[in-house]
Amino acid sequence: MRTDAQRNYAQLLAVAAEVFAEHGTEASLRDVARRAEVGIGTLYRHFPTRDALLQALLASRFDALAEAADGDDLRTWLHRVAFGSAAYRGLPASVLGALRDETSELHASCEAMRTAGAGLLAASQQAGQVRGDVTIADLLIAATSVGWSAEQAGTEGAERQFTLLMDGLRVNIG
Amino acid sequence: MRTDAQRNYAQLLAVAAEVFAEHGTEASLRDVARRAEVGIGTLYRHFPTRDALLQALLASRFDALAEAADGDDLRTWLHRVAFGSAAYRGLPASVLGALRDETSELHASCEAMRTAGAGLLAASQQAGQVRGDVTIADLLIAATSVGWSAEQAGTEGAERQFTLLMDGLRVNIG
DNA sequence: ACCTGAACACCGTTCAAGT
DNA sequence: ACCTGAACACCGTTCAAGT
Repeated sequence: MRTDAQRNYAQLLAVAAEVFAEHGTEASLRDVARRAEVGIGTLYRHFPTRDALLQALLASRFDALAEAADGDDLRTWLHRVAFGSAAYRGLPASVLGALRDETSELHASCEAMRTAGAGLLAASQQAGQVRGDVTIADLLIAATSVGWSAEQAGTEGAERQFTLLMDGLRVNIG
Repeated sequence: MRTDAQRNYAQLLAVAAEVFAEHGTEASLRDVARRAEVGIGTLYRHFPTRDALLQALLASRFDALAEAADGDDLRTWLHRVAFGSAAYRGLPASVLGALRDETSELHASCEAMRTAGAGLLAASQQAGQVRGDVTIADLLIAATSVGWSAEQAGTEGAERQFTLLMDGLRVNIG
């Protein structure tokens, strides 16, 4: 990659993170290009779709979560997933989307994170702390849901929802 | 209201329900006006904002939920709230928004539905079936969250999340 | 190789002109 | 009273022209 292209790529990514934080994942891409001081065509050359841009931003997030699993307990890790996914308005939907889309370029990062979480879950289940019929998919849906609530209803409500979720995982039914 | 105005109002509402069902709550309002065979200015005259249109659609929904509480048990009613709010993409956010916005013209309908739900909750708590520290606000956040999951991850995952939620309500901790 | 911006087809919203 | 659509300022996306 040419050095100017490299600069533009990095700049676009940094600016996109800012703009999405301000206006959500539906923010104007033209605005991103403007603030990055780059022609709109350059944005499209590097990121052919809005999803491509979002995925580039999500990748590092997933990697960080995969790493964090080594050291967190299940509750701490799920909390990270939930409230981390609420970084931009609309992000929880993208996170869940990436988890479900197997054709995504992100799928490797997704899988790493998912298996890391599955490890924490299995340990908690073996220790008898979490009901046995819950899957990692269940937990990721529940956690991103809490992220959505944080966006919509504020942190307090979402924290209560998270606590309710964690308490609920302890029942032994299934 | 003039009879042509009345016709237009009703037509716009009916078409909006269709278009939102197809394309979500962010669907093109111009498209709504076109399909309703009405000038775009007429749409804006009847519904000055997209939210006004959404609110008109939500009102009957809330009223129906308030009525349904008389006859449902808590689980059935919450299921209705959760999956009913997933009727259009983006609707769970509007439902939660309407519940939180006290200045909304919808607030009367909201309150009616909320108190109806609160009655079901209180009964379940007195019967010892639901933990005592859960509030109706908690349940409405949780239920609309499930609606969001249904949009994002499909019905199966959302149903599992709903079951997990209902099971979790039975723990006696608080 | 890469960058640029004009061009196209849309959109939300307003408001003068009509009946 | 109400309806209409042109007008404005935006947007996403593509692609010929430039370096």
